[in-house]
Amino acid sequence: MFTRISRPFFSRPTLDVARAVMGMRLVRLEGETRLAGVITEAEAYIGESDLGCHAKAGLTPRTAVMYGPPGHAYVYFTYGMHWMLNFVTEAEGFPAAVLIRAIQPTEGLEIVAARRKGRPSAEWANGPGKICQSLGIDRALNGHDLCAPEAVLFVENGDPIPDSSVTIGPRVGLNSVPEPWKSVPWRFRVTQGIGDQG
DNA sequence: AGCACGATTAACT
DNA sequence: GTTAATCGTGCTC
Repeated sequence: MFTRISRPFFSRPTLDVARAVMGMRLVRLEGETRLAGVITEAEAYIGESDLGCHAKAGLTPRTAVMYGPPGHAYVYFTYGMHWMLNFVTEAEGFPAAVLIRAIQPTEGLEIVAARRKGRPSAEWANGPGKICQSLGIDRALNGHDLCAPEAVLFVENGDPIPDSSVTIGPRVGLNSVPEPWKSVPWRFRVTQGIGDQG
């Protein structure tokens, strides 16, 4: 069976967490309904010195969650219409997080399909905004404790993904971020076995 | 109070 | 390939 991931998992170097979540299940509970998918892409955002990370602005109302304890959700709004889901990592006081960029939906497919109406299944959750749309994640889940017994958003163990199936490369969407932060290889994605991204 | 811009997406040409 | 949509955030005045 699948076991829930507990806090020590997130209280580690962010790059380790970003790699380790490959193949794990992201689970969202909506009352009696369970929605879930296998994580196939993630990126690391690490500290105030990382100019691609929101924490470059220091401790603000928006970034406060990243400064808090690990194992919580950092959910933020961007481009006037999209929500993004992150897992807070590392020790409390150090601002870092893993952005979940893609999942392959495995449970609650009827609801996911309805929320992604008219689109092929391959495009249901192959982007950070699409994940939040399909799983019903928004501001209400910012700061949510992923490790609490009563959590409605959490992570479960999945089948481990071998290194041969994981591609590492630069993060996406940081077009105006200066080097080296724009190009550091802090993006991980499953390119064989699960998912359909190449 | 005003401003520029964004860890994106979908719909165009 | 380009671009509109759309608004919270952090910065400047």
